[in-house]
Amino acid sequence: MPELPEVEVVRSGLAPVLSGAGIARVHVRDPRSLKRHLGPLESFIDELEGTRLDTPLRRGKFMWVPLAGQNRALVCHLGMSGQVLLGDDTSDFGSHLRILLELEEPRAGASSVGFVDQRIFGSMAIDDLIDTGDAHPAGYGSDDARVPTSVAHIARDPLDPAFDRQAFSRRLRAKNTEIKRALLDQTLISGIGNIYADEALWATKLHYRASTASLRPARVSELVQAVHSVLRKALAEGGTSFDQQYVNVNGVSGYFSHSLNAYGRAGQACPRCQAIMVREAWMNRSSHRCPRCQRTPRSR
DNA sequence: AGCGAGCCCTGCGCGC
DNA sequence: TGCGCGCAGGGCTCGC
Repeated sequence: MPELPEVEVVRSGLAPVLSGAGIARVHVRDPRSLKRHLGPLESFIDELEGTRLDTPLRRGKFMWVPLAGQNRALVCHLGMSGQVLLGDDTSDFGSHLRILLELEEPRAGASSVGFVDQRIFGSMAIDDLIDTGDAHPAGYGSDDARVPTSVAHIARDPLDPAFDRQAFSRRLRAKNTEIKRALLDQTLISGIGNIYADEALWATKLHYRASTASLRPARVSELVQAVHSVLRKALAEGGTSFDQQYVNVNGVSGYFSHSLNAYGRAGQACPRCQAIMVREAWMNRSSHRCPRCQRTPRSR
């Protein structure tokens, strides 16, 4: 479940279960899901077993759970197809279960937490926590001001109260690149992926190849506002799901796919001007836009 | 610094 | 019915 709203749906679902929970047993069914864990597989298991967890936090698409009383955290990225599900025994998690955490006692009706990931682009890891240095909470979920070293390079996301719109605008306009590339650059602004980039660009009537350097500050403000708005709305609707691949911790899909204006709408009428929308190959991915509202930039 | 390509993977739906 | 292909919401690294 990749982008910010979907990850936040997972984080907020896990919070009441994991905050204060003890980990009894850990089963790594596929070590490929630990590819970002530095150190042997055994250390992942040994550090977690018998440990108590604090409240989970999220920055952009990264989520982490501090280990109580330590400067270490369980870090989780869902990649393209990762899910974190609640259940009891392994049969509740299906064939793509990669890592199983058994809790010391059931919480919110669940005795286990499963990391499920079809494509294995996601991962879990244990990592050091370091101070952000800016005195703000490191992410969304608690006041903890420590961030995992592997997440420190990720920019704050637009829903973070400490997100600095002015600084973002400055950095964006100082870049000489295409706007969608910048929106997807997690070190510049985090949490945005292909869907919400296309949605925010549609809302702002910007072509994905528009040059960042040519954007006036007012346009950047509009874009940031659009990003913020689309992320909030998607979160309020439980995220975007096209199938059972993207669900909350209880396996339930969100509804935001019904509210998409651009993503996945090639061949359909633009909700604003009725022109037929197009899908174009770009950066080994695809971009969706309205050819009338989002005109091709003159020079590239 | 920016950018394209390639890699990490599995599984689905489509056209032939 | 079977096969190959393109496609999928992410992120990282490499070489130019």
